[in-house]
Order: sequence, then structure tokens, then C-alpha cells
Amino acid sequence: MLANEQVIDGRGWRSGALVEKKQLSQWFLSITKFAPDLLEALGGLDRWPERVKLMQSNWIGRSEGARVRFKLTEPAAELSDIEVFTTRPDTLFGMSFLAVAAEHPLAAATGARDPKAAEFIAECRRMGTSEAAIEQAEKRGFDTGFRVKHPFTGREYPVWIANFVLMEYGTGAIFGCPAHDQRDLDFARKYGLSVTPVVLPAGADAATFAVGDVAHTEDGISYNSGFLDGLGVAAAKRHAIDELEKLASGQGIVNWRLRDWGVSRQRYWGCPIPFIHCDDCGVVPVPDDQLPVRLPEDVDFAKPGNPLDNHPSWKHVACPKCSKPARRETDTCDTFVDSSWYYARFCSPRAAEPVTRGAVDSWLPVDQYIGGIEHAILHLLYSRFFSRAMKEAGHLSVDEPFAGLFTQGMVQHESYKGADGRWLYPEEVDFAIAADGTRSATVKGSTEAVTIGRVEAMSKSKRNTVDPGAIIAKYGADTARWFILSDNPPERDMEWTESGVAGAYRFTQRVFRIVEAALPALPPAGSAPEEAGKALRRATHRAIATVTEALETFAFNVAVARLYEFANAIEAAKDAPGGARREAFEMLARLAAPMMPHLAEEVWSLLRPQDTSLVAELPWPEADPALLVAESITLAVQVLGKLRSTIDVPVAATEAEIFAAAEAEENVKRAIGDKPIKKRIHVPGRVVNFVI
RNA sequence: GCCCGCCUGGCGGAAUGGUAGACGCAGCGGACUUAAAAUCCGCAGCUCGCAAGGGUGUGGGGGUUCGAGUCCCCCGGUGGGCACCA
Repeated sequence: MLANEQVIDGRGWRSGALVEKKQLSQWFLSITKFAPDLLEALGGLDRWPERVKLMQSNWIGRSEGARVRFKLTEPAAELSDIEVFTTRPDTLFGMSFLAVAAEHPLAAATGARDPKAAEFIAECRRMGTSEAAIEQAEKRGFDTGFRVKHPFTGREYPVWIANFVLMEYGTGAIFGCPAHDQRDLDFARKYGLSVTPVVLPAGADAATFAVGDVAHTEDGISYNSGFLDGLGVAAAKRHAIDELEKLASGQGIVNWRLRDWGVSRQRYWGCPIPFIHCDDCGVVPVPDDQLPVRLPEDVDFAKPGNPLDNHPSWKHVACPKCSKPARRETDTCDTFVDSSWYYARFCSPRAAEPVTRGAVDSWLPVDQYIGGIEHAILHLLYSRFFSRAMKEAGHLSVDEPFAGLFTQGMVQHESYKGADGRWLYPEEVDFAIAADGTRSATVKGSTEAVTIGRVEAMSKSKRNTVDPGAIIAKYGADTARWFILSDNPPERDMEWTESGVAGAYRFTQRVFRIVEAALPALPPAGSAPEEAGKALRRATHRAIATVTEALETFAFNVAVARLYEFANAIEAAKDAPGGARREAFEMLARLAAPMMPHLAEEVWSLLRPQDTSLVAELPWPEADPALLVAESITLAVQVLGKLRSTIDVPVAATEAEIFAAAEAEENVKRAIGDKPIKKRIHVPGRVVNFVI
């Protein structure tokens, strides 16, 4: 049993053996039951990123269409007809073939009577199982020899097995209309199947319109389509569905892309699925008082197969119902199962029962959830499913587990592979730059060549990770925090680099130094800041306001920048009176505290030796609104949208005064020349623009 | 292949449709020093110009607007996800 990522070019990543898909009996959780609600409730998640909601919405994939039954001209095994799902029932008259997935019963029936078909199906089974692998594989098909009757025309069409039809989506069968679906067109061209256009693009001539290599998937008017002729796509869909229902050959339905969640894993590392198989009683749940089922610790990983299944005694238990010998389920749960409800468990982590009503009702939903963008779909959707299922089972009161979501970007790094294909940590690699600028790499302390891979998300499996421990060891934890937070906006992906860490370290030193140097001249703690220190006080309160805003929006890098600016302003105001300077230093410590807590406390204790409170215990500072209002403002002056000058005007200046001042600027006069001013635009506090 | 992001100086990045490049790194010049480190002062997108100032510039191309890094369309590059990596 291999994971998708362990399959490379259809072979096992270590053994190199050909991979084959097999049918297994497994456990599924019926997330599809909640599909409509999981989709609709996205609209209420107003503190979730739009992109995450969009991705989930696409993943759930609601689509309206029709199921259409095609009668087989001869029965295949027990099948007398094949049902397809389509979102384009309006193009039924453009049909040229029907295609089923390799796992479809009709494919099996064909394989049973035709060895060549069986061979084709076997080839499909050797294809990778991931959606990406299937969609990127060369489109291939096999004519089963079976034929179906068109429900409207009675005409007969061939049934193919196609490797791009997914058994998991819809009914595992499609009807092909090459003129209006690109994939069907590629398939039809490859196998010489007919292409009949039935939707005429606006402005095209029905007599001459033909489809070349590009299918027409846009709107148009139905033609060559019997009773649908003359209708637009939407109307034709409705009409076609009405007709199918009248003929009892199909019906309009809503189809979902979301599939039930297969949670079975044939691995050791997961929670055992708590069921017991009894020959007489069937599948029996493990009684509550025997939960949780614990994994055996004496397992043998050397043998191929599922270690739990191979274990000599673990699975042999008595049936809880009839006490006869029975077998434990040896599949374990996908580890996503655990991460789907830990937020509920964490409300009362030491409780004897899985979740405690009082605790979850008090704490949930999680006010602010933070996670990597890689979890945008699976983990976050599974969690939303679990909270709904747990609510239905009476364990929770909330539908949504996470009221606010922030998705951080991925930290990336180049990856490295040794000559034998093993992954290497960055610190195991030496680099050289040739005269022509090309980089090369070798294993440290040897001449073994290293392949430099692409820049991608850090992961343990690819070993492209960097431990911030080295920075902490060299510069301390405050510098490490400050540097990491200052480097880039957290929602954005970033390539890891240590450049800049020296600057972060310098800043920590500087903060301590300027406070220490100023200390002897500062008035005692609690002294009122003087009116004469207003300029510095403005800077202080602007820092409070801007740092606060940056932190609240997770723009930590901006918060850091504002603190650099503030420190610069403090140093530039060496002559400001002591009370204002004390206020500035104290605020510097308090505003920096979330990002360099140790230094902040140290500085705070220097400034307030009598004070036993910690910065961490103080309420967050608030800016004085009176100090945030500027006395004069700088306006940009543009002529035809191009910057020509700037003017400083009092806050109270009237628009007429502003235009007059702007027009008086030498540069502005020159740019206007002798042309008349057609329009004067004034955006208060921002810009003046003259249109000439 | 499909879905979703991202792309701004040498580098990380800032910028409610309104002065692009704040702040930091790296760099350059200067001060201090016997010297170095540390520190301090200054310069800095590119380009023309002695300067004043001009041109140009946010991946490429088009569009909307008095005004576009920001909004719209097309293209390119790159990252995340694609259900068994978690």
C-alpha cells in the first residue's frame, strides 16, 4: 500500500515495482450528507479569507445537470442500461459516443468477454491514482463493442472505456459531445469519432460553422437538435430535462464533486477503527467502556502489509455481543480524523470523556484559528464536517469550529538530493559558483554531486528545512522573533533566508543602548509629559496607533517597521524634554513587547525600577486622539496626473486657498504653461490635480 | 490538466484608486580609532543633466479613470491544493 506521493511514474518510490490499483473494502465518513450546508455556510464565515472559501466552494463543487439513462442494445452482464451525469443536457443531440470509467461494471463485463479489454483495464489500473495523474495522462480509450440508444433519436452510439472518466464523480460514465467539450473533442479526434455541432455561436452561420481543434463551450443557439432548435443554452437545458423526465429516461439533479471521506488506512500509525467483525453478529462497535482501542506496541514493521493485520494476537478478540471468537478491524484512521476535532478536545484536555459540554459550549467556536494555506481545503473542510457531525450527535452546539481564520504562507527552501536520490538537509550541502554563474552543490566533506531541486514548501520528508535554533543560539530568542516577524507579511509565501538577521540583532542592542544612555536624565516614573515635547509626543502616539493597527491585521512586518521609525524619531528628538522622552521610551518597550518580550521587560525594569509589574501584565496602550491630528498636511500637486510639486497647507485651509497655493508653485506654473485649466481636482489630505 | 494565490530597487518588503520604493538588509562616501570592531552622519530605482529639473519605472501586452502597484481582460513565470504527505 503506497501513498500517492510515494508513486513516481507509476512505480513505487523505493522498490520501483509497478503500481496497481486494487478494490478494497474500507471505512467512509459521510461528509457528502453535509455538502449543501458546508457550501452554504461559507457565506457566513466573514472572518475567513475569500480565497479559502472559494477553494472550498469549488471543492464541494455543486453542479446542476441531469442524469440520463441510455439503453444498451444488448444487455451486458446484469446491466440493461448505463446512466450518465451531464451538466450539458442541451448538447445531447451532439452526442458521438458514451464513455465509462475502467472501474465501471460495463468495463468489467467487457473485460470478461474480451481479453484485449481486460488488458486495457489493467493498464488503467496501473495509472497513478491521483486526480492530477489521471488528468495529465494521455487520453486513451477502448471500444467495448457495446452500443446504446439515444433517448431522443433512437440512434445508436458506441460505448468506450476511457481512462479520463472518473468512477468517483457522477455515475462513472459520460456521454461525449465533442463539438462542445474540449476533452471529448480531443478524444473524438484521436479515435475518429463524429463531431456534430449543436450550439451555434452568436454571429456564426449554421450552414458553414464547423468545429476544428477548439470546442465551442460558450453560449449560443441550439440547432441540429430537434425540439431544442432555436433555444439558448439555459432554456435548452431546461427543456431537455423536461423531455427526459417525460420519457422516463432521466431527470434533473444536483451533483456534488465532494466524495465521502475514505478514512481507512492500512498502517500502524493511526487510531484503530473501533469495530469488531463477528461471523455471526456482523460488524459490532467496540463498547464504550473498552475505548479507546490501543495499538499494540510489539509490532513488526519488517513484514510487508498492515502491521496490525500481521500481529499474532492483537486482532483476535471475543465478540462483544455473543462472546464467540471474532476479529478486530485492523484498518486505522486517517490522521486527519484527529485534527478534525482536537479543537473540541483541547477545551477540556484532561477530562475522562472525549469532550465536555460545558467546556466546548464556553470556548467554541475558536475565535482566531491560524494555519498554513496548504490546509485550505482538506483539514479545514474535515473540521467543519466534524463539528456538524458532533453537533448532530450531541457533543457540541456549534456548526462552525473556527470563527476567524488566518492562513499563513508557506516557508520555502531549495531541496537537495544526493547521487542515490536521498534527500539532504541544507546544512549537509556545500555550494560552488562557476565562472559562468551556474551554481553547483556537493555533499559536505565529499565530492558527491548534489542535485539542486526547486524552491518549495519546507517539509520533513524533503528535508529542505532550516532550524531557527541556530539563530537563537547565536543572537538570542528576541532577535530570532523580531527577525522572523520583520521579514515579510505572514500570509505570503517566503523563501527562507537569514539575510537581515544582523540588522535585527543590531536593533535589540540599540534599544537597550539608547534607553540606558538616556536614563540618568529622565524624570522619575509617572512624570507628566511636557507640552514642549509635543512633537515627540505626536510621534509616540502615532507609533501607538500604527503599531496597534498593524498587529491587529497580522501585518507584523509593518509593526516592526513602525517601531524602527519610532526609534529613529526618539533618537532624533534628543533635546525633547524628559517627561516626553520617558513616555516615548516606555511606549517603545510596551509596543515592542509582543515581538521582543525579554528585552522589553528588561528595558521596562530599567525605566521603572520600583515597579514590580511586567509589561506583559499591563493593558495595551491607547493613543491620545488629540495627538494624532496633524497641524499641517503635505499635499501632492499633479498636472494631468503627474507629480509636479508638493505644498504644505494648514489643516484648516479652504479648497480655494489650496488651489491658489498649488497654482503658485513654479513647477506647476511651468507644467501648465499657457493652457487653460479645465478641471481642478482636490482629494482632501492627499492630492491636488489640474487637468489642462 | 483543473482550482486558488503571488510577481514592486541588488535583496526582504511599504503604499484606504491619490507624492511608488516607507522601514530593514546589502552597498557606497565621511566622522571617530594607532588600527579594527562597534557607533554616529550622509548618499542611493534606472536614466539625461554641473544644477534646477526632465524622462522612465511595480512580470509582459491592452483597457477603464483627471489619476492605476492597486480595478478589468489577455499572456508569462512561480508557489499551494487535487481527496493515501499531513
